[in-house]
Amino acid sequence: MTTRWLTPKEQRAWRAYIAATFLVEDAIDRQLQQDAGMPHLYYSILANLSETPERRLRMTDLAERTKITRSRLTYAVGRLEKDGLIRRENCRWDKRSSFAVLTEEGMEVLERTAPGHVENVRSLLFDHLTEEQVEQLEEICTGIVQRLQEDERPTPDEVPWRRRSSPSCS
Amino acid sequence: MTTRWLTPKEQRAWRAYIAATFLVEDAIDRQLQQDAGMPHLYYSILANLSETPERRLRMTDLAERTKITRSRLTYAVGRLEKDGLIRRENCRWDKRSSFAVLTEEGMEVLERTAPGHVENVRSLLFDHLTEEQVEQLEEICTGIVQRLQEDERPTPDEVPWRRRSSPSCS
DNA sequence: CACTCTTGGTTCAAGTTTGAAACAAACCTA
DNA sequence: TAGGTTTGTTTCAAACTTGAACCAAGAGTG
Repeated sequence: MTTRWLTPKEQRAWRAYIAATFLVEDAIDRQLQQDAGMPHLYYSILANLSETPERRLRMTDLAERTKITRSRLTYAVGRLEKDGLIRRENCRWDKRSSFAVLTEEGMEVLERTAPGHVENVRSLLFDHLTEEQVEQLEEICTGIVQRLQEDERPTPDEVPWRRRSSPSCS
Repeated sequence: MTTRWLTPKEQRAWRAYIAATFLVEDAIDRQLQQDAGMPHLYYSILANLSETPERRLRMTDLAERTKITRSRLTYAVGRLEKDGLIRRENCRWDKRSSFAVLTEEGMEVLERTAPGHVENVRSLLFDHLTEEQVEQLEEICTGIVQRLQEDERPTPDEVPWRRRSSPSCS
């Protein structure tokens, strides 16, 4: 099978995509490291917890939400726990599972730093996009995510997939 | 000044964006680690060199192209050199500068692994996007990149910005 | 020329990520 | 219920990234 190389148009898109994602992640990381003392991923972990009814999530669910490996999460939660922003609790029903729980202090850090973060996201992205572009971006990205998740999902039928909607900006 | 939170639409876009970029980078990294024994960034370094007339680039220029810090690049080139895929050469005119040069072996690795990589990029991204979406994606991303680069550029007037076009997929 | 500033690059320690391996607790299933 | 598989999580070493500090070589200036 002979390779289907990228068309020039696709190449431009791919390169721009790579450059943009690198630069954005970098800018986000730097700002959060400055103002919250943690990289974006760690902030997202706190944010995800905060959006949950009890501000707690099983490790696996948290990993699923943040799109990272469990091992990476273990480390991250370890650090956040050391910082006092998260507490671990183990599940009474399933003794394998453990929960990450957002502490009061963690919530405070989040509330204190969220405005700066949102402002940054705006100035990096949304302040320069038209309404249509925001929609386009969402559509493109959700498409990608869906396909990528399908691959690894238990395949056909499945538990009535429990999805919750969520506020705020991770 | 009261925070301008993200609208629900913007939030959805932001979350989808984060999820997509994480998942894509991950998938790309895994495939390249498998088939080329290196993460995406390292592959990009080789790719960038290969697109250059003499297959060589000053460290700083290479860092600029790949959007990473010089220190990160130093490390990466160190490893690629150890692997024999890159050779360093120093510049005769400016004794501070050094070049990274793609070796013959490096070129071979690139040629051997490029098809698989492109196929992967296609299946992750382009096979599922319409022509319009490819254009939209490019437009959105180049916009972001331009703004982010302007900030750090020497500002007003500037050397007649030497940009070269380039083939292939990094 | 001396002085200062900038530029190109590396170094180093501390922090993070990766991926495979290890464990233990649930879950089958004959 | 014993035996085997899956699931939830951690561990560990090796690899990678970060950012500040450093060093040397060019540039600009009086």
